[in-house]
Amino acid sequence: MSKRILVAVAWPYVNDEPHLGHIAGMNIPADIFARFHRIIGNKVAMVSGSDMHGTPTALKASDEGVEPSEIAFRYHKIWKNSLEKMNFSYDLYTHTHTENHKEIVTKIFLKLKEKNLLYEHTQKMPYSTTEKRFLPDRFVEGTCPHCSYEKARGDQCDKCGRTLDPIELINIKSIRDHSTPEFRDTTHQFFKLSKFNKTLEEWISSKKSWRNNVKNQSLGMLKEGLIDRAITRDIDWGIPVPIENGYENKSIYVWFEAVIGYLSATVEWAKNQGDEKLWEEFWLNENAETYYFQGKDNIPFHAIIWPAILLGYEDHNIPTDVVANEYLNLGGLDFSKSKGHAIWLTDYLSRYDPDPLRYYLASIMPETSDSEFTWAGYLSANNNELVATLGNLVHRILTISHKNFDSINAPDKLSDNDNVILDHCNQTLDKVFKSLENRKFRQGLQQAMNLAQIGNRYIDQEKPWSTVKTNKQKASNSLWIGINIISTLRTVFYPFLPNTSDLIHNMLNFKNDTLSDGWKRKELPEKIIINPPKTLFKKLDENIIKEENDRLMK
RNA sequence: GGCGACGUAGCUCAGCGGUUAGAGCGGGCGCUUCAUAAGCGCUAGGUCGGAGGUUCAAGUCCUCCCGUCGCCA
Repeated sequence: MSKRILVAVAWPYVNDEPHLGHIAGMNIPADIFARFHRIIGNKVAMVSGSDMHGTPTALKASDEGVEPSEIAFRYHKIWKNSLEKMNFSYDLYTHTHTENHKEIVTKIFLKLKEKNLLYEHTQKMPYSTTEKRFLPDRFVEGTCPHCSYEKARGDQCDKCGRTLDPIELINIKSIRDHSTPEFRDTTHQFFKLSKFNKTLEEWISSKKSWRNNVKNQSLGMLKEGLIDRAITRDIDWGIPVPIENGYENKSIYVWFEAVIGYLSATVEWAKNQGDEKLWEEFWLNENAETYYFQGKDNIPFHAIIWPAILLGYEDHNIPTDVVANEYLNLGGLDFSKSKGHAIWLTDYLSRYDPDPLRYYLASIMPETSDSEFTWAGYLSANNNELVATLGNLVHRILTISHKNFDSINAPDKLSDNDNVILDHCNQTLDKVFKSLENRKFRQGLQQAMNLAQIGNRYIDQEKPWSTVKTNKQKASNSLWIGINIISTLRTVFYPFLPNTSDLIHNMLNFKNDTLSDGWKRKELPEKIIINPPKTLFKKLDENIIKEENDRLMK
């Protein structure tokens, strides 16, 4: 039975380019998951987009003296482009500055208001008399009351790490013109998060398969008790507040609005498909499953706030799972020097291929703890695992086949050893299936790679390059089994390395594509004509480690 | 400061109450030569961050401490 699977990927702030940390934590696992569900026959909607209205975007615009929209669209384009080049299979990658998103946010806001889940509350906020506007937390700085650090921001002190309220800052200044703001009353809409405490607690407690980090952090917060939060703020870059009086210069706070993007993007996608109701299959059909991929900093938004909004909005599916990864750090460098440096995706793609990165990042995915990207590790994964184990297995089998046979024909009978190998193929399909279904990506990848090792061992035992001289039939049979292995590798690697799977598919002269063959050991044609084999991966020179590290240090 | 995750072989990580703590990579030894000098086999003596405790039995549970990261006040 075909299921509906929503793959929801966190919405990046568009104040900078995507770097490896971003994609290792959210895009890579989400894409593997989406491709996996498509190939096993489920209907998938994988959606995300750029969070255009974030404070960092407004801040960067202010730094550069341009409109926030200019920054937002500039980086949105870069993000969209890079994600495509990595072959992430988004059904839609949109952004939050669309009319569609605005409509849906407005609708939800009004519904919550109507249900009495919003209320008005007045608080004191810093107001710039020179600019005649309220200043967001990050637009002010002053001396930290705890550690006396002089450049503490309105929301947090970078020195001692404490979060702050702007009113606590000593000698507060606007970072825009260094004027001293005064504190004025401002009125905002608050969301009654606290009302959902019990429901959320029961819901999350019932989740058996959620990762520890997500479950425990959320339950911890719920135990402490949720606090109602303002969902409007004094900033004009954002979605207007649909209230008549007093909210003209305010916007809906991004934390409330951006998560609604999951729903609005699905609606937009449905419209693009020419089937306006299509989104309902994912959001209103209670058998649909919805999975959210993001970094560990985003857990409360996906496990608590978004579900609360959905519960308030009624009838829409709340997350089946919130898959939060830890962080990918940049390793292999002097820590103090590497701080603040990053490997940008566009830069990576200007020199290297997507699949090796997809492979390496999946193999070190920060599933349970922070992990480290090193260029040495990247090179090693590429040369020792992709080139030597997987690529070489495919290449050696196809080369022997192509050189010695016009076609490889299905054997009349199989040896015991052959059957053992075919059984390994089936088992690998099962194992990887279970791993990916349970969002254990590293494990799934290892299991897939293990089949390549089994293949190499088999070929070593069978020695078809030698038996072809004495017993051509036996050599052909061994190669036929070998092609079964390759064909299975094509399938199990498809979620991880889609390009590679396509290459293998074509070299084997198969019809259609890997995806349409589905998640099973393919019934091979009676006669397989092998195309001249090409190498799947490029071996990289050791020098790139130094080159890339030097580049990072610039 | 509170909450949460993590701290296991040189490196990257599995294991999370029960025989002599595992894998991949690197290193060492041997075999092979079809293949992008690729493959295969064998090999690695790590007080499982530290200190207590529970238990017949603890990386595996509890307490405290240290370190890293995240969230919140």
